[in-house]
Amino acid sequence: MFSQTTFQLSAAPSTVQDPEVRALLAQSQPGAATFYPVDAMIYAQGDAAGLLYLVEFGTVRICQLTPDGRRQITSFCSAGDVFGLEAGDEHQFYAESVDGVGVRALRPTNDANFAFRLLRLALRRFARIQAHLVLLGRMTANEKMARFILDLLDRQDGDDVINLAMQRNDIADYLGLTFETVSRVLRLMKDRGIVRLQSVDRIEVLDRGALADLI
Amino acid sequence: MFSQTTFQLSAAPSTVQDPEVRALLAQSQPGAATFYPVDAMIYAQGDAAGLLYLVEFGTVRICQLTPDGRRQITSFCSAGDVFGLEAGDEHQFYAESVDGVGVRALRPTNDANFAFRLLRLALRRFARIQAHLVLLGRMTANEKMARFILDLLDRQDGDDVINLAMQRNDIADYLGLTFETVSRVLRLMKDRGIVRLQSVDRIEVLDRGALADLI
DNA sequence: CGACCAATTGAATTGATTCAAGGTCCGTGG
DNA sequence: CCACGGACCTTGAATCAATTCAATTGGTCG
Repeated sequence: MFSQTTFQLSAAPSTVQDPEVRALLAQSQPGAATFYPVDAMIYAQGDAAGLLYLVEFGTVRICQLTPDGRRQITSFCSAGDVFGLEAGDEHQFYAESVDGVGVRALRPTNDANFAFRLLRLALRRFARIQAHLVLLGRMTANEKMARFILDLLDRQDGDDVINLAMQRNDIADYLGLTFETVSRVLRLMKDRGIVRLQSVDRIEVLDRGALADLI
Repeated sequence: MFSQTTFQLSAAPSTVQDPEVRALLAQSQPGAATFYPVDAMIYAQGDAAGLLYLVEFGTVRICQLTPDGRRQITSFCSAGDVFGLEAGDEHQFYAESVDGVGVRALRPTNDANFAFRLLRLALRRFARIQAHLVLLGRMTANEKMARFILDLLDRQDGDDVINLAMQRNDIADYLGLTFETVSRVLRLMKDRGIVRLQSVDRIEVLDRGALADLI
């Protein structure tokens, strides 16, 4: 339903650092990149699965809903991440763009080598998801937010300023909280001098150690 | 440290129904089965990874700890399940026997076909874990227990009586609750006539519909 | 400027936990 | 065979972390 708002980008080769993903890219038949504006559906629950998607820029959220509409975001994917891998031939989750997102579809080949690479990819993703189980099941709101911010810091190198692509609601649905709680925890961190909120979507981390101590 | 308490079982071929796992078994070099008594360590966090393990009988728990000792059980594996697949060359999680467990180690071959099968296996496991994220992040205690019991029912066919291999504490650490809460929810279900607690480890499900309605 | 959506903040509520006291079950040893 | 001890489970009461509800503020765009 959102597809009319998407359009093709140039098919220029992307610049991916991750050697694992580079190899994957080389062995698949990458299509042209597609642009999705804010909050566009990339694939829905029940859609035919099979394609892989490489994020060129922007952030994608992978979500799941309970019957009564509560949402759990299982992961955020940003530049260089690959998503869309699923067990069956139907997507059990749905993927949406958080901000403006460039995505390149990859068609898996039957190359035997390819399965190895996919397996590696799946296992890495697996490990991340599994770590998220501990966060959801056994961490407090403060710990969840601290972990979230530290993870964002790890993804980008060097800089201590985080540009949040997602809004409070998304963070809440990722961490198993409400958006009010997310807001309150950020305030607590601000009050303790751990972060500075440059703007609503810019967090400057002043004290990584204190963040780590929250966990 | 528990290895002295384990011993080899006969190397008789196991009877696995799942065709996926059967194929995997056929293509690997299955070792002899090993028996682990209650609460034995199968592998620890940091142990060298690489082997796969097929559960012959009994129940295994896959766990992770927070630095301060809170535990999250990421999954229970019972007869026919394969576990031990990991991203790196070190186990990031640890596996223990819940009750008396028979486990057969599989050594993955370099067969190209094997990667496909492993991939399938990883993706199925992936889907299950991802469903667990919703449970941990967005469900109430009642919903969590209802889901847990329904899942146990699905695994066994026909019978409405569940034999719990694990104790309250394990269930709690799997569902992100305390063991007291697990106990209280069971009582609530009993009071509503949804289940009958034949004994501490035998739950008779009287009303599946009511269970489903709790979710 | 006004409208709208997101974010913040406060107050009241609640679901689950923590703490504490019993109860049940089971294996062991007198 | 029964009493005892210990581990697990249940139950109650008090507490608390997070949510819900409600109001306000802030930011953005036409």
